[in-house]
Amino acid sequence: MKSDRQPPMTDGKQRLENMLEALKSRGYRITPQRLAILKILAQSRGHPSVESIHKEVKAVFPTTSLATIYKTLTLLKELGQVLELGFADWGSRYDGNRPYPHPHIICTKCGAIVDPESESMSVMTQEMSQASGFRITHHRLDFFGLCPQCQKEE
Amino acid sequence: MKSDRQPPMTDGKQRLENMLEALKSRGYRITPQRLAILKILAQSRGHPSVESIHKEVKAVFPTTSLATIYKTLTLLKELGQVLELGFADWGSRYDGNRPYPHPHIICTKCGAIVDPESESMSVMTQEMSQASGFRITHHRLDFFGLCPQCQKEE
DNA sequence: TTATCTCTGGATAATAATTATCCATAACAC
DNA sequence: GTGTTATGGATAATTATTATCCAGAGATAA
Repeated sequence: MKSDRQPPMTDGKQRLENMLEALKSRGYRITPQRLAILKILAQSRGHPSVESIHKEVKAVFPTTSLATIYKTLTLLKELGQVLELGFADWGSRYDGNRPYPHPHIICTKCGAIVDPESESMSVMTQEMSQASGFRITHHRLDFFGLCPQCQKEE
Repeated sequence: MKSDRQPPMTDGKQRLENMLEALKSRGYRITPQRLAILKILAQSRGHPSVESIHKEVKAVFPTTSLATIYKTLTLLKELGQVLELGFADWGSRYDGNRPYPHPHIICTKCGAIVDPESESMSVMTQEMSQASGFRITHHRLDFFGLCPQCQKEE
């Protein structure tokens, strides 16, 4: 598990503004550490782990604690500004670009995570809701396999 | 999180036979503890947790260790005889009736998990594979919301 | 600018699900 | 039955995440 490769991208600058606004408007302080974390989340086209965020932030603020990363991520989750991809076996990965449910494709060899385009989920959600009687609030869709790079290296 | 409710059902007896055969044919021993676990998995229309399986088995073999449950589940996973639904926050749940990828609907209040009917995933998998270049091996699709029962109790 | 008050960061301990270890014993082939 | 070896049980270890505690930074108003 090393790197992420990713195709398009939403506007990272805009996302940073949104995140900052979400914090400010609710009275949360914009500290240097938080700002650093927000930037990483807003810019990254990959889906960083807690560890990788921590490493990046420490490059600028060497005393930064892991707890600070967790606290900020928890806060952003509550504000709906980041999507958490929790895995039972490896640690969680985070998506700050598209903080709403959407499909992911995950390479089981290198850990790369990419966001494919898709519109069919809303239709499917409708069907599921009708068939089951559940009031569906969100979903999670992951595809697993080998990315093109790892296929070559086989 | 208390109970599971479930509609149809595959043939539990047949599933038990399949599981037993999978173990025997590869030289694994059929111990009383294993048999008890297999029966629970094959019959349960819900999606039992490690704890609930442990509790059930202990009713018959009081000295059964949690480790035994984990070992057997790991073995069955390797043999493709059980589907593990791992969650990052709560513990894992297991599906012994349909040990292949399929959608689940999960009640975020009571923890019930049901299996809706669905055929559309194979088509979607095709699309994903073509769009991303990944060689997709499996997937995971969860819908979250409130089950009919928990909606009433709101 | 300074005083005040509260939020936040850092260090560390605690938690909880799962996995690893070790050895006596039960399962199965012969 | 007997011998070989996988398995079960008890328990320690692991690992990601959360909780705790307090000094100090950030905001606010005078």
